[in-house]
Amino acid sequence: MMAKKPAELAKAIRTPLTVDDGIDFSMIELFFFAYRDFTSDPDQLLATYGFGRAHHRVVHFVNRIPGLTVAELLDVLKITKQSLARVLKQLIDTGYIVQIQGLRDRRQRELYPTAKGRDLALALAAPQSRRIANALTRLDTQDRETVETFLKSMVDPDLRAQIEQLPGGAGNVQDKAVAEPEATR
Amino acid sequence: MMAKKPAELAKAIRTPLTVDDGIDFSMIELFFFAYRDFTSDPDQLLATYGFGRAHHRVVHFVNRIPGLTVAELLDVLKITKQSLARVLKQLIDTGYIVQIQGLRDRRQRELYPTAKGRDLALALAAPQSRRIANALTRLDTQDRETVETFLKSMVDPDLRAQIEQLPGGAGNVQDKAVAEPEATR
DNA sequence: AAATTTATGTCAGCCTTGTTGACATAAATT
DNA sequence: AATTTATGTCAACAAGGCTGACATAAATTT
Repeated sequence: MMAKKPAELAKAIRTPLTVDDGIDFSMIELFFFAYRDFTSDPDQLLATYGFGRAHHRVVHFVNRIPGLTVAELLDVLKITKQSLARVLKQLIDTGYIVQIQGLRDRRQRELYPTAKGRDLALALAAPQSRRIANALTRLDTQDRETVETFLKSMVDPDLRAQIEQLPGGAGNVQDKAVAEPEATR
Repeated sequence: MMAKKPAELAKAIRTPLTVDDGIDFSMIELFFFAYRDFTSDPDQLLATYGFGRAHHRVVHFVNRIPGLTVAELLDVLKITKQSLARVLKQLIDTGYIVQIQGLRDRRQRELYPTAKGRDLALALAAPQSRRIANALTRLDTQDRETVETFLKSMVDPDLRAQIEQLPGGAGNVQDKAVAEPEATR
């Protein structure tokens, strides 16, 4: 196993990559570890329900945008309908989400949370919100805006539109104008 | 298939969850979308190599901590050795990483990048670093510290130790002092 | 009215990346 | 000499992505 033909050994580099290589490793790693722990609380809770992260995302957005259609949800999540179908079916079968046939277009299925689904969404979001609030206590009030601006700038410009439409959301960082009221019927 | 029994419909909730429910949805969603796009650049690049995110993480940390052992890498990544084995074997077979038998303990396998592995790590990190730099241009210089403090506070306290050990990394946040550039040692 | 497109659902199979359990080997430690 | 440790490996399984193909109902176009 060990026997390596010395001939085929590529030379090992023994010096670490650092910020001197022109890369902001410090921030890259902070972002990686921060997100990993950010997802760990809901992950643990989900496991007790027999659900995974995919279920979390669906429950989250259906609660944030009740009545969105399957196609709209696919667009937010950027996954295929076959992928969505599996978790969505489970959530419907177990009573967390209901589908209602669209009024203006009866082909569409509008997705709504049930009371059970609402409770789950809140339970999943609570520890994440707590973690964020705790991290913000170390900062000045105006620093919250700094963090928001940073995170928002990390998002691809063309995808920022989606975020702005979310209710009571982070709205616009640069111009404080409000998003136009979606006729959520 | 389509036929819905009205009787079995749990009641649909039509109002969205908002910040009024006591949850910081704005930040939760910003963090979600920011991280999603943060990983999208390297993901695309990895696909051209036939690699995935798992390979990225291994290449990253082997380049940041050359000579770390398999056990140490497992501890950083928090995965099982069987999971690691698959991707590590591929990276070794394709010449991105080499193993060298430990000197003080010959059971250990120290992991090092090759020149090829170093190049890959840099290529993967470059777009992420660029994205971060771009996001930071919207902020004052001192705001960088705000963002660092925030991200670091998002990490579980007991896991923060790992971060501090990384070379040229984000030093200590709590003792705000700090981070004196490079005069150290 | 007929043909086509759209929104959704579903079947089948594949891939990556995580998991557990069991077992093997070499080297270090007791 | 016996045990423990670091690593590797085989086998099986699961979640959650993916693609391709096909079905149905409803809307839209011709």
